[in-house]
Amino acid sequence: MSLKHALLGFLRRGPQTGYTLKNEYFDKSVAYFWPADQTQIYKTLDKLVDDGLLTSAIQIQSGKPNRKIYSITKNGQTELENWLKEPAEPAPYRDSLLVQLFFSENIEDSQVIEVLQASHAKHEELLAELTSIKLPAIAKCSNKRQLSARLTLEMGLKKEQAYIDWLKEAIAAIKSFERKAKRQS
Amino acid sequence: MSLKHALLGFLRRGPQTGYTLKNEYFDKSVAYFWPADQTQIYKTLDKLVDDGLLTSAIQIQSGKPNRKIYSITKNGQTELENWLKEPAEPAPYRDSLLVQLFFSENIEDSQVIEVLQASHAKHEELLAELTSIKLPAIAKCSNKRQLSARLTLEMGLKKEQAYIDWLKEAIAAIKSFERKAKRQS
DNA sequence: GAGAGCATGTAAGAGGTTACATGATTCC
DNA sequence: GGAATCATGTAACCTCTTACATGCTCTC
Repeated sequence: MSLKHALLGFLRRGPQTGYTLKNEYFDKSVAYFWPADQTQIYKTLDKLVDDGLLTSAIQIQSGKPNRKIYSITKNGQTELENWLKEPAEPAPYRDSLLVQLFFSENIEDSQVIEVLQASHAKHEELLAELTSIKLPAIAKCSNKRQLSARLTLEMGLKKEQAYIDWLKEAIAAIKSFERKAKRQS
Repeated sequence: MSLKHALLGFLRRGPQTGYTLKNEYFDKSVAYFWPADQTQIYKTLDKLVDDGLLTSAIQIQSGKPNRKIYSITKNGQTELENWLKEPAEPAPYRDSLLVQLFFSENIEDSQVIEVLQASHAKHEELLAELTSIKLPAIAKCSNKRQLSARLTLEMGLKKEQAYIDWLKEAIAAIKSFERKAKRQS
């Protein structure tokens, strides 16, 4: 379970609340390769406390809701370190767009292309978002934290670029097949 | 839910049993972009019957267990067609290897590299599997079913290749960072 | 005699999503 | 006056995985 370990990973850097973990940490960095929603983060934090990997303390605030601050325990740190060294299976890949394309034989070409183009637009947006993230280039990273952040971002860029390239190719292939079919009819 | 629609998609081509759907159809084609295990396929087929999108009939066999043959209904066909035309959100991406890399700052380089190399080996295997699938090239496809199968396979190849390229880059970057750090100490 | 293939199923649980609730403060 | 921010939580649900069970036949 990676959510668990991502939480341990962030808390290894210092105590923090669920709210901040979600809005500042997850959504602004790992969300690209491990999105997590609020409910699940809170639930998992509770579980980690139950398991003795975290402790929590309440910080009273006036005017604002109280905060619940989580800290990693010794056990939490060993658990994290062990997990980080474990070779894992490749991530299962699930992409409904490919399912749609795979079974599209009875759908009109124009409609298939519309679906692909909608996806193209969304992936361009994603790519733009990732491109706007400013991190030092690989060769300019001055510590390991920076380097690994850069490398994961690099994967994001590569993946989106490959996806977009493929979408263009697919759209072109369908159009060209359509033209070929028309000539023959 | 794509599993549901993948099942409808296959059954749209003709009646079939859960067993065959799993072993011949899923595992040999869509598994790459929509893996599904046996239990879930059976459960989903049941649900589709409940919802009136499929019907089932039992075929008695001697010597072998009886088979339950599912057929798509009119409602099932419309449901499938509508779904195929619906633009969808980009697939959420979850990759625990990136989580591991992202939080690896306190792990020794050699161990991080081991994890990456293990992943590299697995992805080479995956790529080899996909490469062994024989399908006509894009320009040689003679019908839409072939073309869409080819295009989804093309995505698989592209994705695995990009992943492998990235892994090599990441490994090289970590090694080079390590050398730089040593020179400075 | 062991194991693979055929074929369907139950039960339990992990992981993730959706919808909703609370209540003060700050900003337009 | 309405929306956004801060901050935590409950309940119900969907999807997917793991472990296990049955029982006959065919092949090595």
